[in-house]
This record gives sequence, C-alpha cells and structure tokens, in this order.
Amino acid sequence: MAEAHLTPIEVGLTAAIVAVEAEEPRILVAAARSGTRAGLPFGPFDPLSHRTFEIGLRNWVAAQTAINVGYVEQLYTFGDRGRHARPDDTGAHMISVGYLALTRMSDNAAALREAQAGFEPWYRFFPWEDWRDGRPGILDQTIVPLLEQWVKIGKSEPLRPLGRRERLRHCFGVGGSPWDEEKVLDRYELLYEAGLVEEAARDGRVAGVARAKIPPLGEAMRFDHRRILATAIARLRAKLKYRPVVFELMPDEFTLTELQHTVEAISGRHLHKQNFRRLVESAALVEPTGETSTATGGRPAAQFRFRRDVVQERPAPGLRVGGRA
Amino acid sequence: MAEAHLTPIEVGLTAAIVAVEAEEPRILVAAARSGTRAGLPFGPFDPLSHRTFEIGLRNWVAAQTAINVGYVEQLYTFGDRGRHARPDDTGAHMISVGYLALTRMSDNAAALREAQAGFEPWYRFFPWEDWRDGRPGILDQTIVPLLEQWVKIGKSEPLRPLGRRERLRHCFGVGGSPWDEEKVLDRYELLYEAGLVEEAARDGRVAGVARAKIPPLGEAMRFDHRRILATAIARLRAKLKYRPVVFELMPDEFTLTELQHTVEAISGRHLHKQNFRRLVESAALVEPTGETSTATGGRPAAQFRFRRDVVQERPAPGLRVGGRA
DNA sequence: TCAAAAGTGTTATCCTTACACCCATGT
DNA sequence: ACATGGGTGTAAGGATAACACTTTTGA
Repeated sequence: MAEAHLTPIEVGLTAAIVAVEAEEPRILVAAARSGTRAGLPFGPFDPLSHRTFEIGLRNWVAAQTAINVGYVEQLYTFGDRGRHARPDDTGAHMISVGYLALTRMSDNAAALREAQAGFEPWYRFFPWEDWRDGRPGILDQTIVPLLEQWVKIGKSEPLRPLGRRERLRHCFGVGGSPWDEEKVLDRYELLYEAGLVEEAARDGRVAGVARAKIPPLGEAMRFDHRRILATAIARLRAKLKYRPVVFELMPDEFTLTELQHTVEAISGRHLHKQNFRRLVESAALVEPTGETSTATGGRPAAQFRFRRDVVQERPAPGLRVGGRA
Repeated sequence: MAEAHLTPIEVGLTAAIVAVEAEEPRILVAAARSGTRAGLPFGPFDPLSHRTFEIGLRNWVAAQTAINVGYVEQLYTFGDRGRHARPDDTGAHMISVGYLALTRMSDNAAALREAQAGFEPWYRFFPWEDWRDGRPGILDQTIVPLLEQWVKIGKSEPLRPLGRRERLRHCFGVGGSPWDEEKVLDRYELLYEAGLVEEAARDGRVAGVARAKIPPLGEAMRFDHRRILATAIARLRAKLKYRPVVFELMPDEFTLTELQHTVEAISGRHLHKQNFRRLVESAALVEPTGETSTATGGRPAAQFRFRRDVVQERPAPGLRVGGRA
C-alpha cells in the first residue's frame, strides 16, 4: 500500500519557545533584521543524527541558542502548500512539525546576549488576545467591523459546516457568545481566511475589503509561524487547566501573586484572587518555603515552591481557572 | 537557520478509520494475510498532487477503499527511528502523520466487499481497554503482575520525571488511583517500555521478564500502527466529552439507547442511563423524529436525529460523561 | 497615618451523582 | 400476566463563583 515518493520533502522542526518575564508571556524569535519579519527558530530534522523529533529539537535549540528548554510537547504538523512562502523558494516542499517548549527566563540570561535571537511579548502578534485590561479596543474598533463585512459579502461555502456568521460568533464572542480564551487558533484562521492578516495577502488570498482600508492586525511573522504560535498559545492556555505546566515557567521560589500574574499573562484574562488562592491551596500544588519576599510595595508575601511530588499523587493537577474578574 | 536535508525522508499518512457496528468500535485494517500482522491503511503524501495533508488523505482513502470518511482530524506525527521496522527496510527514513477519521458502517457496506480490507473490533488490539463488563481479567491476571515485576527490577531512570511505580499507579489505576479511560496511549507506551508487547520485542527491546513467560497482550500490529491506534482511541474518548463527534458514527436516526451504547462502546465503560439521557436532553443535541422504533424486545423507543444546528448555538456541545455505573 | 498589597471567612448557586419508580409493548 | 427494555422525578453532595473584610509592611 505504500509507495516511494516522487517529490523531495524536507522536514523542519519549528519551536515556539515560551518564557514569562515582567508579567508578559514571551516567545523566542529569530532576529528580525530591518525589513524582515520575525520568525520562530527552526532547524532541519535529520533522522540519521537524531532518533526522535524531540531529541532533534533539543539538540539544535541547544546548539543554536544555548537556551535550556524544559518541557517540550509536539503541537501539530503543518504541510499546506502556499502557506509558507519563502523568498528563495526552491521548489522543494517543506513540512514543519511544530513544537511547544517552555523555559525560564532566569535560566537563560547569558545565553540570550550572544544569540541572534530574543524573547518578544507574544501579544505583539496577537493584540486581541490580551484581555487583562478588559476587552481590547482593536476588537470593536477594527476586527469585528471588518469581519462583519466579510460575513455580508460571504457566498455560501458548501464544505464548511458552519456559516460565516456563526463562526464569527463563536470565535470572537459576538452576539451573546462568550469569549473563549482557548480559541486562539480558530480566531487567527478566521482572520486569515477573511484575508485580514498580512500573511493571507502574502499567500495570495484576496480580502473582501479594499486592502488599503485594512490596518495591520498584530505583527506578522515569516512563513506560517504565526499560525504555529497561535497553536502554541491555544495549547498552553488549555493545558494550564489540567496539568501543572505553569511551574515550568516560574522560578524556584515565588509568591502566590506572582503565580497568579503568570497564569493571567498566559490566559490573557484576570482571575479572582481568593478563588485562585483557594484553588492552588486545595490542589496542594505548592508549599511555603518559610521565606517571605521583601515587599514589592505592600505587605511582604510568603514564598512558595512547587511540590514536584504532586504529579505522583493526583491524576490531573492543573489550575482550572474558572470564572471572570 | 534552515538547511537542506542529507537524508531522504518519506512522509506517509496513516489513518485510523473508525466505525461502530453491533456495539463494537471497529477500525479499518489492511488485510492481514496468513503470517502477517494487521496494519492500518496508509498512503504516501505527495505535495505535488495534494495541497494539504487532509486532502491527500481523503484522496487515497477514497481511491483505495471507496470508503466515505466524514470527520477527519490530525493526531500526531510519529518519527521515531526503530519503531516502524519493515521487513524490506530500504534505509530511507519514514515519518508518518497519524489521522483519526470517522465513518458510518452503513455508508460503506458495498465498498468493503471489494476492498482488501475490513473493520475489526478495536478491543482485539487492546483487550484491557474494554471495561463494559467490569474490570477486564487480563489486568489482574497478567498485566499488573508483570508490570509489578518491571517496577521491582527498575533501576532509576534519571530523565523520567515519574518513577516506574508511580507510572504504573497512574496509568493502570493501581493502588487507589482511579482508572482513566483516556490514558490509552500512556498505558500502551508503558507496556512497550516494559517490553511486554510484541512490538517492543520486534524493535529489539528487552523485557525484564523471561520472554517465554509473557503471554500475548492483545493482538500486535505492523510498524508502529498500534501506537497510532492507541492515540486515536485516546483522542476520540476525550473528544467525545466536549464535541458532538459521536454523531459522525451514528445513522441518521437512532434511539437514545443506541446512542448510549455507542458512547459506551467507545469509552469502554458503562454509563448511568438516566444521567446520560438528561445530559443529551439538556444539551439539546438531538430532536425526536416522531417515529418510534419497532421494539427490540420491550417497549418501542422513540427515534431521534442529531440537531446539526447545535454547533451554531453552544460553544462546546459534547457529552461529558461523568460518573460510574 | 495612609497607601498598597497580602491574606482570610462565608454564602448562594449550580452541576454532578445517585437513587427508585412507572410505562408501553410482545409473547 | 409477565418479561423486557423505554422513560421520568427528585434529593444529597460537592465544586464553583462571588461577596467583604482584616493584616502587615514601607513611605
């Protein structure tokens, strides 16, 4: 049933390497020189030198960036033709296996100075995803109106189970539907299909609206890297709720407020302080170190550390952040 | 940052095509001739003829099997060297992108007769996953004792965050931990690592126990196909709870009991009748057709159909099957 | 003494789970 | 009439969401 290939295929490993610093989730991007877009770091997968994707990934990340990644998880494999246009397109087809990796800023201070790469706040690429200061203005000022036009001019698309109107409702929480912070990828894909992000234009898609009238919707990235980043954010936001992955982003010791701010930074919304604390406590995810942090303005806060052994007790110890405010 | 490849890589698309018939979840397998193991259908991905993986997959499935697949979803990309040994190994490296596809038995009656493939109950490959008649005997008679030996002889593995004992507890619900029907892949991987499945021996792994003493643990498959199937089952069991995917496996009209039996078949456990019905009703996933099925022994049951429009109303209309019984 | 952030106690509500009973048909 | 599966009402318990208030420091 299997045949040999006719077309040469290259396999690249693309990594969304995440860290949180100064209450901002940040993503490692390859230096965007003047005129170039930012891009995620990636390396070729060579099956001869590396037994698995993950080993391959860890290897070239270590070699190229000297960054220490902890948690690593495969996201998705992207192979669409026409969604990774390269200036020097060789004709060879490229598929990329996307990975999510987590690291601690503090572990990499030195490494970053010499690398030709740096961590950028991820909301630069997705400004509409940051609801920590309330509903972002860009939604009602720009995105929703443009998408509503796109809904109006929409001819029926037989292969799509949902109509344009319903997709807009679900993805962007229009008309009574709640905002779901996990639908990061769905939102990006909708904007792409509507031709409203720069990548869509670059890939030759026509927008329903006059191109000149579309202001830039977040910073664009090279190839389909913004799509991979959207996948990474969505996955991380979801995983947060049932696995203790936040701690991969925290220093050894931290206060509960710092922990809460990190979760808020990632999920892009505010959490109820007391409920968050109760949750952390009842899940027994952390233990006090006894130390107390020299205040950041008010009363000193108790320091905590992650209890590495919870993973052995509870089946799904995440932080099921629930309600609003 | 990206370099060209040195090693030729082939990309295959491997499909776990699922249907449910006679209260058994079934998987399409390529005919296992005498002496050959069963295998999942797969085809090469040719980027020249197909713009995306999914199009490629649908195409060769249609061409090879004449089966009509509805729902399709990417699972994972498998690239481990040494986990897909082929008799005729060419030295070329092969990676496979695994896909889950759902279909209705009734749609394919004719197609199956001519194809050199058939649907096999998936619990033949994973007998320990079917808890519909209570905890399967193979667990306490064979699997757990063997894994306990493996725990005993285990030297510490520095790279693994969890010890062998804890992994056994979590995966197989030993010692107070509950059985989690979604951990299908984790369980298979544990058995593989412990050298207890045939595939592990074939890939050159040594078991901690004398090989002769290990009875076969479910039917083995070719290459790493059983691993892909485990991924598919796990994903489907999880997805069931927050997306209305069951209906991709149901005929147009069905009774609530048939629906329940289908969910039970997939998740491998019994559900509480009343709660299941309330759930379906409160989620407004179905509507009565008015018809009533000519009884299968007792009182005639009302027929229902899936309300295709729910997807437009509710954000996550699944069947969050909860408790026991 | 006042601002700023840490930290706690309590209640209303909903959802999940479990129980026990009645109904309509074929034999 | 009785066996078989279809179909329903209701109460207990736990988790969640929201409320307001006290405490400890630095300036």
